[in-house]
Amino acid sequence: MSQSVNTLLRLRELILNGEVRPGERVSELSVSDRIGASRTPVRAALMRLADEGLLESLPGGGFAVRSFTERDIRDAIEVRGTLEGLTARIAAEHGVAEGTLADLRDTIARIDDLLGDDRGVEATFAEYVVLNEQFHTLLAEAADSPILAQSLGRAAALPFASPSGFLQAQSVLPEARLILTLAQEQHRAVVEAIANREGARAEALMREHARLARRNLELALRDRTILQHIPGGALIRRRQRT
Amino acid sequence: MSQSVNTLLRLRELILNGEVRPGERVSELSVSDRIGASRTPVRAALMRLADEGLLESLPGGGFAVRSFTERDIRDAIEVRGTLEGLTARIAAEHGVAEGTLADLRDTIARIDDLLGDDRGVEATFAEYVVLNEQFHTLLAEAADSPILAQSLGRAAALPFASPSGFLQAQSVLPEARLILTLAQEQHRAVVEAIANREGARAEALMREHARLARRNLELALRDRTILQHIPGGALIRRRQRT
DNA sequence: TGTATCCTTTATGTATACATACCATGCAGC
DNA sequence: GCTGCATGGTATGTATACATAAAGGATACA
Repeated sequence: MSQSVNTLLRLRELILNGEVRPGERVSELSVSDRIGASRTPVRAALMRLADEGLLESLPGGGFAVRSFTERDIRDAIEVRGTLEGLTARIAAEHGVAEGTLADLRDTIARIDDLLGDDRGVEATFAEYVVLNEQFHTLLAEAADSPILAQSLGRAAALPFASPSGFLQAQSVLPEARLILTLAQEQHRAVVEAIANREGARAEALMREHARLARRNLELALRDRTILQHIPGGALIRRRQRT
Repeated sequence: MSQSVNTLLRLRELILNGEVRPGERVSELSVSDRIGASRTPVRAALMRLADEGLLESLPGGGFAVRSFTERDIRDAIEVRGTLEGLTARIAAEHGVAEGTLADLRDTIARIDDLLGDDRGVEATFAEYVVLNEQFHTLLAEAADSPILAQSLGRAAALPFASPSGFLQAQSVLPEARLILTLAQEQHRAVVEAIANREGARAEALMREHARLARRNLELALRDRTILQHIPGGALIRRRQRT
């Protein structure tokens, strides 16, 4: 593995783990010392992470870990949901290969199996996160649009905008299973709308799906909890210490 | 001006001018020789342009000028229009300072003046492009959302997705004046919807505005014309040689 | 004691040297 | 004549040296 990629991955992990705090300056040299690469690949990684939105470039040069407000998080969901709505509509309008539809339906079916699993939601949750991520990835591929994939990829790169992030957040809610089932119904409806070439309906359903994610965030925020990055770019709810 | 910025601007211009053709490989050394900077700032510029979408990174390393299909262009309009719709909605929902509304209305009024100008559309077109760009910029600022601005900025960075690009394209259409007037009505309606805190209506109007841009593109494509980059990231229609 | 200035330190920006990998070309052998 | 291997050139990846600018601290003067 190249030093650039290695540095990128490790530095991203450090940020998401909170080992470098929001607002904190990230100098090339400090990363260079910590990771063990020279300044050149470190610089590449810093620029890349700034593009992703995890770092912000300072006026005088250099970078700092970006801090996000609740408003930012809400907006990130809106953006992602809106673009996923467009993705669904374009997929429906252009038509999707039968194989892709089969993959989507298969993913949904495997989630159904997981929901019926004896072990319960908590035990199977990690698998659910992977499968859900797969569903969203398949949907993005179904639209078969590099331009859209680029925009959506950037929007989803924000840690709290990813499905896995929100599913993690949902996992500890009492009504987790209900929410997962609701999401399943939405997934199913979107796929059928795409199969039936109903663009407007597919878009509306996908945006409704995003509204669910937003509602869950509202719950998490209202319940006196704090949001914290965890590895993989997800969020967890944790009761705030008094 | 730093070498990095200088290299970025000049290289972007070279690409938009078509002096390096789509698909052509852009090596660090060739740019370094051409611009006069060392490989380090050139590399930074290349990575940046790849993020923008003007270059694509090759599997074996290095970069090439990205080529866009008609489908890509259509999708870019959709993405931009969709995100601008979200921008309008968020601005309406959160409320906009009276000063910003005044700025928006003032921009519209100045465009009205231009439309009533004796010199005609052709002569005043350059000013119109600037003012229209300003309108869209003000709208993005009105939403006051860094996250949304980031996504929208990326989507609008694609040369043919910018309002100026499409206005250039519209300029040579027979019905240019009609289209400009229609856009004015849409601009006005969006601003009033935002002022009245009608989020859904603001979003719908903005998306309709994007539909106009798309329709103009369809006209350009159907009329056996080719699309070509010109400096400033715009498109021009030019009758295809037989 | 406070403020201003200068110096030192540390950061980034830049250039370049070096290593490595890939591709193309040429030569030799079959 | 074709194929395979070797060699060279050119590309990127990486490391590092050097320049410059900004920030912080210390010292001197008011």
